[in-house]
Amino acid sequence: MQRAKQQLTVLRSLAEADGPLSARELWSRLSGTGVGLATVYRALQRGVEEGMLESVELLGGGVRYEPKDREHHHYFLCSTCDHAFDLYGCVDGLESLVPDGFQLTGHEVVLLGTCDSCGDAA
Amino acid sequence: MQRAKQQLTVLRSLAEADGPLSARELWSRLSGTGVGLATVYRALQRGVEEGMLESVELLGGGVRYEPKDREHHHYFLCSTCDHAFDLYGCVDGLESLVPDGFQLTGHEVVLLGTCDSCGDAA
DNA sequence: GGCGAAATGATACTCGATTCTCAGTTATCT
DNA sequence: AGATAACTGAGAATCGAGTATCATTTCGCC
Repeated sequence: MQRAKQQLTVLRSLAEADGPLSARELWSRLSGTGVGLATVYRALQRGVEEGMLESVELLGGGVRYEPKDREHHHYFLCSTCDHAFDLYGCVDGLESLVPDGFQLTGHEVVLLGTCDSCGDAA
Repeated sequence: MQRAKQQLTVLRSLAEADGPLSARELWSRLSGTGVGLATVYRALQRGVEEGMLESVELLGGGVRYEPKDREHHHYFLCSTCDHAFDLYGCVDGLESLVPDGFQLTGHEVVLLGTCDSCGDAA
């Protein structure tokens, strides 16, 4: 098995995903390649430092990562498989919810439910 | 100090809060009353079991709790003090974001920024 | 091929959140 | 008051996520 190219493997795997992945999730997708968990964490950390990755926090704790070149979007979180899917599009009317004196700097919208494959299986 | 009424103390404190509180946050508000952290956890757990409390997960991990009798609402999470504030009102157009084959069962909207008091202090 | 620097895998370790344990306390019922 | 069961506080134990360590391997360059 080759080494010293594992960071690329990690980044490539993330680029092919349909949503942000956690370190563990990514690691399990790489099982069989011999990549260690520590390497996954290191690659993610470096990716963020170098500006090519972005860390995302959704509900339920745990940080997920995705390529930074994606436009503004939100997520669909499957309550069965716990996978997060990218959703393109956004919503309006958020500003009206903000109380006086509060500074709004960002927002996160997470839709919850069952994804395609988990719904089929049920 | 009286005991055997600590669960009430916990529930009352939660009812007076302006947003969902984490176990720690709640505990620190009760410092001085002699309530132990384990008791806070127990009271929260019982509250959820008995249907009077609801657990809420926002960004950044950590579960928070609030009385279940509140109407549908969302949150403003202050990035400085990490406190979550209830926001009444909701947004539209969420359904249009859901991909085919996905079942939507709920949603969570979190506004990020700086709250009143943290903004003043800056 | 030989070398020093960077990368890697396995695993020990740290840290925070939550749960468990247990002895002492308080409530309830008589 | 007495017996018993529920409740409580303090701290130990557990659990998972993420980080640090270290010997080994690979890279880039000569």
